[in-house]
Amino acid sequence: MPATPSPASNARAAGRPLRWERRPEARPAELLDAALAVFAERGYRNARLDEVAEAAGVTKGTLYHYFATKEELLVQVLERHQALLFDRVAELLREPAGPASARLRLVVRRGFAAQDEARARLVRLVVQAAAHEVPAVFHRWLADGPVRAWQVVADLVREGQAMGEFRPDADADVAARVLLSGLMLQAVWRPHAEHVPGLALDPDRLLDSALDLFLHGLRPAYPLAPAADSAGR
Amino acid sequence: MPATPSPASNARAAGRPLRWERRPEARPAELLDAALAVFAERGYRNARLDEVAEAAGVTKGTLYHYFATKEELLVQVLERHQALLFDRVAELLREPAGPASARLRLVVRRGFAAQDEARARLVRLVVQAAAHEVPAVFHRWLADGPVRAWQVVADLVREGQAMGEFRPDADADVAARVLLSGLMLQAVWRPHAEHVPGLALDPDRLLDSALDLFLHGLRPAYPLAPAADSAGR
Amino acid sequence: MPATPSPASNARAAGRPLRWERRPEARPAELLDAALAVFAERGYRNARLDEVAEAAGVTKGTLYHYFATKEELLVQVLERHQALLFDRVAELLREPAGPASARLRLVVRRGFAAQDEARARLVRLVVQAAAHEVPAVFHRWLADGPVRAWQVVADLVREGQAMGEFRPDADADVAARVLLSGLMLQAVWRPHAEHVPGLALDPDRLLDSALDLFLHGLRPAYPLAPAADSAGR
Amino acid sequence: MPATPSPASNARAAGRPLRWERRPEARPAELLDAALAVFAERGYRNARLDEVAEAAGVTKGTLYHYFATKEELLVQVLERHQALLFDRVAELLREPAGPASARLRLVVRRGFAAQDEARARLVRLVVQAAAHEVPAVFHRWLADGPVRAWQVVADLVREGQAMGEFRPDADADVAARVLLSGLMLQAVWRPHAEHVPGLALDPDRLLDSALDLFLHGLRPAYPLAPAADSAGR
DNA sequence: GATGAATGAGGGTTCATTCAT
DNA sequence: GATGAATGAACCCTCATTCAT
Repeated sequence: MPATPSPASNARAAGRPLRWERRPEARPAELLDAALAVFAERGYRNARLDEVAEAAGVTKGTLYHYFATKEELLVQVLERHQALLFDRVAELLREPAGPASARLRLVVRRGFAAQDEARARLVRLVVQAAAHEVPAVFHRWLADGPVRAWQVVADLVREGQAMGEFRPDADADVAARVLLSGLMLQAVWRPHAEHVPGLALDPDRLLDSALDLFLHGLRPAYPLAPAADSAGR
Repeated sequence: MPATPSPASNARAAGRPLRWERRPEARPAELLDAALAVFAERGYRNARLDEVAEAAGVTKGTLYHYFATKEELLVQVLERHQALLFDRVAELLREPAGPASARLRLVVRRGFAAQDEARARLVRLVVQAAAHEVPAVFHRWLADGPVRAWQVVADLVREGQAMGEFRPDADADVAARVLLSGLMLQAVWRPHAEHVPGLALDPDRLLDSALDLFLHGLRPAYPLAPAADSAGR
Repeated sequence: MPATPSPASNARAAGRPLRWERRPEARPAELLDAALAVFAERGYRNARLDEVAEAAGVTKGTLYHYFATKEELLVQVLERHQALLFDRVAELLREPAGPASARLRLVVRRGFAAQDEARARLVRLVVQAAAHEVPAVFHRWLADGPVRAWQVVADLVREGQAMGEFRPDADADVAARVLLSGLMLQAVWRPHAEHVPGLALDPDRLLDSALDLFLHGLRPAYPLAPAADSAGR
Repeated sequence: MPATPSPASNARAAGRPLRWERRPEARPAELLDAALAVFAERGYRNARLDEVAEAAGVTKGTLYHYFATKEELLVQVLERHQALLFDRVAELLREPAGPASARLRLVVRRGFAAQDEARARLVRLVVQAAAHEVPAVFHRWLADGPVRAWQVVADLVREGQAMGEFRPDADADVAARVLLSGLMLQAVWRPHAEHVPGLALDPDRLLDSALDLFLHGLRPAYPLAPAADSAGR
């Protein structure tokens, strides 16, 4: 088995699906998923590579076939999900324009809030560990992630201001930051709801009410048209 | 940081060699301050007790006079600042009532935002480490800190709603959470501004604009009286 | 002590450098032997795990592959030799019956006294360390080892008494205890003979004379038959 | 109090008894008693000086007024009781001669077996710790204690042999060793009786029966005179 | 490729010892 | 003399990393 050239890579090149093999091409992704789960659950420093390996159904040595160090594993875990986010956001923004408020709802709801479990874990991991473990990656994550997200939202706000939909004296940047940061920290702390009385909150209500408040906050003091709907839900 | 000249430094200045100086009363607080600084700077797990000791000007063994374990040191660091916050908030709320918006500004600005460096470090430490290192303490911190803070603010919102100052359909709880969580996460990330383009933001502007947006969001859709000023800045 | 040339030494002889050799089957026993030697030589508390590891030709970390803690290592050292003793004794008792005196000689001589070096080390270790380090194990050792041994010997004495071979008023239990305890403590102290004038004593003489005295002590005051041989030396 | 010259030493020099002072002249002995108790209870290495100090009702620093090191403390604990034993034995032997068997009983019973609690602790401490902690002291203890004791007893046996009271072919040295070693190890293990089924044994029975067996073992095979009483109890 | 035994540096913890008060 | 805060060397234990199989 070790002597023959990898049939898997051949098959991959030929585009043939393989049943008879453990899909080695999927291994790195599986390892990253396992690592994300363990890192998020136990904390990066508390997580042992044995635990990651066990969660992935392999042994520790196998991890070193794919990742040079524990830190490299963390880096790739972080990068694995980073790209996905903004691909989707950019796509959302490509859609035909409507009222800024509608596009805001769409972007925030679908782009940032509709997180699968993997995304939620990633955010928790980054917020709670990355700053001290991989500061360079953390800084890049901040710049490519939250900062860009804030800018996207802030740009939408400014667009709405230009259109007269939002009051022109609102601070678009701060508004975007506080909204998205607030939602993010709430998401980070959500798993602790069962141990912290008063913490539990329905995620949909959080998102809806937060957007509602946000859009009300941007509404012109005395709207020219009775476009009350633009801020309501 | 110790402003008063210590007897030891006098002795040292006088040429007497000293292995150590005896300051049993001040020591625990000094050690906690040093621990907070090091933990916040390096992360709890990355911080070595040697570093903490060195930052406090003592040796590692001395730490064990006052704290049984590294974890106990963390616990006491967290508890040291926990109490302070709400004493101040409770005091603020005791002041004569005014418009809900004014009291909101006061509480948020003076109670939660006006953080000295020690408080900021503590928040960073808690957010980034406590959940995985001392979950029980973390849960208590959440319950006694943020959750109570949200409730205080939400109660003020409801008070304003009852008085007709705020629109009755706003979600007071969500509003409080998102505002305070957003401000908190922004504070946690502030030190990284020099490494992350687009992250820097004047704290005063953040606070002012966030409050402005928040109060605008709570304003009645069509205020009966032209009380525009209540939400203005 | 490993008589068979190991694959590693072959490799080393062949010029291949080896950081370590893989011998998963033999390792635990080797480590226990090394631990017994070091513990007996230096005392459990004085023995450093580095010393044990060095004696076993491995590094400290390897010990932790097989034993969770230093104490667990001690426990397993003690248990390793515990079983052997009584298997042999039970076997000896299965042999065809003869005079009780003959069986006593056989059991004491072959069962308890004929100790290899490992057994002698173990006894020294138990007597000098176990009581304070692992009291529970020590108590079990006492119950499963010495106490059972005394009972075996006492039963043989009672058997001889029933047969009229020994005087019926002798205290079988005390006799067994004093004989075996005395031999044991002499064995524990034997290694110090070179530093303590007057301590040296030939082990065979010790055993022979002790048995002789013991059997004389059990002899009936005025044997009915001139069965002098039954208690002869 | 610290400035005035010690009234206690004055008083001591004057032979006056003192009630009004903590009898500093008794301190070292008190400390040694406390150390013996703690060392015997916890084991020398497991015992912390804090524990010894607490047991003595002083603080750790005080121990260092009287004893340079922990080891020195152990040494003096061992030496404190060493002298007492043989003073008493020598005294016993000075008494008018009687049958060797009677003198043997007396010496063994009063000299070695009638141990107060302090003596029993000391034996446990020596047997279980001294060999590894202070080998030189241990060797001296062996030479001055057990070895001399065996010789005293063996000499009595030889005396009895010379008088025709004991059979001449008995091995006096071995007899003495096994008897005294056996009694000693039984004494060392006695405190564990409550945790080890089958270990409990009345000390008086142990001593009486052991002496009985011992003297029976020395009895001539066919005593010329019906001196049966010499071996009876 | 996969395994897991072996490594060894790192760091938390203990505690005998020192010494200013 | 007595105290106990402070020291620092020693040592157990962890776990990321290596590498023979």
